[in-house]
Amino acid sequence: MELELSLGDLPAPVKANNTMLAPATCQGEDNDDLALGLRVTATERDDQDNQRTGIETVEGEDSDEACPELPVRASPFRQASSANSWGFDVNAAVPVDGRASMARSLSPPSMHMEVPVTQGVDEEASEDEDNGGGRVRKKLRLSKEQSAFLEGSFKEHSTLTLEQKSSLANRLSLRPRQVEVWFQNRRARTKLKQTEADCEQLKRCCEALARENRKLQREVAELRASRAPYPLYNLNHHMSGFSTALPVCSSCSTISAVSSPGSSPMSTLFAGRPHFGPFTVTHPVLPLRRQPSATL
DNA sequence: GGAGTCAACGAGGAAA
DNA sequence: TTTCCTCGTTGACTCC
Repeated sequence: MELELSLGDLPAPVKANNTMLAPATCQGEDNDDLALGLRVTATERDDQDNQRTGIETVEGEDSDEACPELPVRASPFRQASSANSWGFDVNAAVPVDGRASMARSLSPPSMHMEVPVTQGVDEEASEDEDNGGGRVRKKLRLSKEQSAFLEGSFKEHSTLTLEQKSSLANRLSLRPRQVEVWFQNRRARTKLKQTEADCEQLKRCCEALARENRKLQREVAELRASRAPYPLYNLNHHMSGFSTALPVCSSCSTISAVSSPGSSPMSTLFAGRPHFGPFTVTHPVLPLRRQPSATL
C-alpha cells in the first residue's frame, strides 16, 4: 500500500492502522501530549535538521491557520519505516525526543500503533554514525496524505511562518526543515509552470503577429502596386488583421483606437501590460503605417 | 537503460 | 550576522 511507502528492502514489520485522524482538528487538546520537537529559536534550522536530542517543549500551536480540511494520519512513517541500505530509515526523520509514549498520544484512541516509536531515536542516532564522514543524501517520498496536506496549506499561503512550519511538521510527522524544503520546491514548481505558460502564450502571440505582419506587408505591397490615389481608404477592409471594424473619423479619416481589447493578437499580447495600450492610426497615407499612441 | 520526478542540498542575495 | 528566499544542481527513485 502506498500509504505505507517505505524505503529499503525490509518490509514494514507492522502496518499501522490507516485510520485517519479527525480531519485536522488542529490538535488543540492534544498539544500537551505532543512529544514532537518544536522549538522556534534563532537556530531553528540546525535544530530542525538535527532534532535528535533534547526534549523540547511544544510552543503554542497556530491551530487554525494551517489547518486545511485534509485528513492527517498520525505518524504513519514510524510504523511503515524500514531500514534502507545504509541502515537508517529515511522516513524516520521525525522529530523525536525519545518520549515514545507521548508521541503515541498523537493518535486517537482508536488508532493503535504497534511499533514502538522509540525506534526512530536509535535509527537516527545510527544515521549519524553511519553517515558521519560521507554525507549520504536521504531520499524521502512523501505520502499522498502528506502531499495533499501540504498542497492544501500551500493554497492558503505559499510561504510559511515559523509557527506554520512547525505546525505542519508536527502534524505530518516531518521535520520543519522538510516542510520548508517542500514549500521551496513547490514555489519553484509553480514558478516553472507559470513561466512555461507565459512562454506558450507569447509563442502563440508571436505567431499570430507574424501572420498579421505578413498579411499587412502583402497589403502594403498591393497598395503600392496599385499606386492609386489615396482617399479615405477603407481600412476596415485592409486592416483585416483586426477582427472588428475600426472606427474611422468621418472628417479626417483618423482611426481613433483599436476597436475592442482582446480582439487582436496585439491586444492579447499586451493584455495586462499597462505600458502597451491600444494604438492609434492617424491620417493614413502611403505607405500605410500605424503610429503608436502616446502610451505605447 | 534512459527520461522524468522530486526531496534535498549549497551558493548567493536581500532584508531585518 | 542571521534568516529566509531563489536558483541551480544532485542523487534516489519510478516508469517506460
